Amino acid sequence: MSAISERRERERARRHQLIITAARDLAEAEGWEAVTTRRLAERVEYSQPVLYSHFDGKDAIVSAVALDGISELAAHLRRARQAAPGPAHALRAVCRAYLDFATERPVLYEAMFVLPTNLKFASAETPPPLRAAFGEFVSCFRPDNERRELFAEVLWSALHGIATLSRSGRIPPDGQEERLGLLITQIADTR
Amino acid sequence: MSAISERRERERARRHQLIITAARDLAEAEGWEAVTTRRLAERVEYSQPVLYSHFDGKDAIVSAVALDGISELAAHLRRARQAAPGPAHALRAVCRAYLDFATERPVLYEAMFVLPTNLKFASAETPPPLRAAFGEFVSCFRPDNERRELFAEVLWSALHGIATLSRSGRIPPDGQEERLGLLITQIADTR
DNA sequence: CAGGATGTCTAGCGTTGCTAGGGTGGAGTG
DNA sequence: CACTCCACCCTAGCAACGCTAGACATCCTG
Repeated sequence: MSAISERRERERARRHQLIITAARDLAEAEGWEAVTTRRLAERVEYSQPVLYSHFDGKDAIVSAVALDGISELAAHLRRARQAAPGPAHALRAVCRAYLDFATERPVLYEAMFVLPTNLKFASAETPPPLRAAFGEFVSCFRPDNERRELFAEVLWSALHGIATLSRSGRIPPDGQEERLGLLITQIADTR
Repeated sequence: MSAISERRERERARRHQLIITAARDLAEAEGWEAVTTRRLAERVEYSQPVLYSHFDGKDAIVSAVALDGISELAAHLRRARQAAPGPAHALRAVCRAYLDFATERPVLYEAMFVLPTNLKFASAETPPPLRAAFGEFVSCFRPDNERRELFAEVLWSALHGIATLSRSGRIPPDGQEERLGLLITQIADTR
């Protein structure tokens, strides 16, 4: 492997990331339906086929954006949990952080948890960021709770439902705080 | 209004419903991405523009299917609730019925609560079937519970999250029974 | 029976995701 | 230094998409 091919590999990796961030920027500016391979190619200043030399197709690009987003979410939840004054408050802090994330980055959230992606959840080859994010929910529950994972699944499901139903206007956009409060009180004591 | 124009109106209404059921059948057989205006037109044995004389566009057709589905869901939930041996058991019965519906008719469920539609939820002009379906959740809670609607929103959100996350493989497909059990126990006593 | 309205179809526009095939320029070799 | 070759990228195009304009036929009305 000569220095030249190494340089090319670096440039290629650079362009790979450029495509991902361009897709994300475009989606956050105009929504995922505006992210077409043509517009994306124009943004990165290459022709369409270049995209296909990096990704298997549009879904793979969305998946890459989603994975980045999940990493950010995991870090976001982690910060919230660690900033909480104690384990009892961590549950609420993490839940609020989750809903805030979904509200402030709705398009990113959509890629992560609504659109079809290639990401393998809950399996042997689940990428670390996914594990980390889910792990933050698990960490909200007592270590001696033998059903922590189950609690985490249901908690996550409830938050996801609240986020998506309010985002799509199927439940009123306001009232999130009350829903969060109710959810917490129903779970907190049996944490 | 002559008898002739009445007959035409009947035929037109008949064809209207034919389009809706054809769209639903096609979607349930091959998924919503297979429901194209061309294939749909072929199924109903009319040309594409005919679809547009009945509906404003593809979204409107999906919305019509969704509305039918919500009517069926409301009836399904209602039957489950009334068949329960008492109000205390109604909660579990309705929740199980909801998850069963989502599992057995995933494509219909997708149109109802995932895909973008024209349906107005939670507003003044909300269609009766939507109110009826949501009302079934409200009816699971004690009449003297002043926050019944809030409870219903959170319960629905949790069920919706469980249904969609498991459907898309983001939580394991099995374990639904345990999730349902946990959800019920967290809510039942403060019903 | 002519005239008009109603209804439906053919044809086509602009856009989509994706790909085949040609051309160019730099890397390696004699 | 010249030549070959290969890796890279672009132009051009395919089939399919949602949707629509305009021509054609069919039926009711005066």
